Amino acid sequence: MPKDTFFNLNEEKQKRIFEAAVQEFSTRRFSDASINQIIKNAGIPKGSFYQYFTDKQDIYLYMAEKISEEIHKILGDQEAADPNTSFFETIMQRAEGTLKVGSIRPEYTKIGALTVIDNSEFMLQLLRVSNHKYAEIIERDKQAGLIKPEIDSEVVIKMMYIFVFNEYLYSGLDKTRYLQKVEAAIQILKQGIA
Amino acid sequence: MPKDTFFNLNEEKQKRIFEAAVQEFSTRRFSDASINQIIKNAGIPKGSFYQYFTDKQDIYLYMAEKISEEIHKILGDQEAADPNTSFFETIMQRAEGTLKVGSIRPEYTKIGALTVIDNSEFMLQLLRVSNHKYAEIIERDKQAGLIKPEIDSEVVIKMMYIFVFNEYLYSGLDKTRYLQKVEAAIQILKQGIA
DNA sequence: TGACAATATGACCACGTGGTCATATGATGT
DNA sequence: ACATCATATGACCACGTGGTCATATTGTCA
Repeated sequence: MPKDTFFNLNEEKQKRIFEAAVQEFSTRRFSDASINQIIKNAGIPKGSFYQYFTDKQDIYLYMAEKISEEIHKILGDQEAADPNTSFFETIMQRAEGTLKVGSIRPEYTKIGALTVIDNSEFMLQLLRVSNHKYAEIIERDKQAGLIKPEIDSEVVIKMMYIFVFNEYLYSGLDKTRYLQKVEAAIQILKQGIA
Repeated sequence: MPKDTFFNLNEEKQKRIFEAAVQEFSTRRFSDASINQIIKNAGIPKGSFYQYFTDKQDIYLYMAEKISEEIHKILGDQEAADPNTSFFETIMQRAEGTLKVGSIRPEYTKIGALTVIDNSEFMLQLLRVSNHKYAEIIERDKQAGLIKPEIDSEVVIKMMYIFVFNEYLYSGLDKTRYLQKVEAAIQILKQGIA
């Protein structure tokens, strides 16, 4: 959590700092990102940064939180948590959501992709939280008879999750390609390749 | 390619430097690895390093080449290129090979895993080469009717390749778990989960 | 022995990092 | 007008990085 001094700043300055963080964390993965770069982008002195945040994790988490809020606004009803959405649908919705967010704020999806790629302890922890949600969905699908009960959900999530984000990095701006690849991956997961 | 001065060194010193590189590159991914650390491990002065190698890539490629030779020796007949080995068998063999190599020289497999995780341009290039081999195998399997012809091989490789190495990092020393997970992944690929 | 080339060496450079701290500035209440 | 307190600021620190270079050491051949 940023310190009080940060929240006492006027909106404009808070925004500037937030954007500077987005700029940096969407370019380099967390462990490579540089505070010096952030303050340069934001146009604030070094000392001020530490007046506002305790360290790199602090500003990262703040940024992530704000982004998360914004994404929920962008996606709105589209992701309205229908408790009956299957794993496959969830993944597909997620990919479409990624594209939608990406068309408005491409940096946000880049941040997501870099998170998956990074393998620092801090990032792994964040990933575990989100993986947990998918595990629940898969379990529910097993109950519903949509997914074979003997399937190892951990494996499925890893194969899919890593893929979806990695592919986004490679596909870049080519949206059609991206959706095609994700769809192909889902099809493979569903039916197998043999 | 290392310079002549390196190959003029006596075996013992060459070995020491090689081991120092292994030690470093098995601990940190390429972009994070430090030349300073390597020379410290090897017990050679900074100047000497640049007398032997042009830069970090130079020593990395040299090390990779030597490791590759050694692995071929370790695996020997086990990987005797039977041109009829299917994609699934290849992956499984590969996983078993990884374990075998890992039990003798765990550092080598760690280097492999870190390579996959790194996403620097240099590393991506190396990956492309190895991916190409898998693509060929899949195409052959399609011809043989083992794999559905409409499958996007690129997607399959990505899902599998990333998974196999990533899982190795997580499973750590637990060999049984590793083989189980890989087998589960193959099963999923084969039959699908729906 | 002397001369010359190959090699060894570590001090040094410029740069970048995360983080600290003494001081300057500005706002607020008396 | 004054004192107090929150905030702003950038010089500075210790450390790490990749890379260079003048000098010292060694080996080789005449």
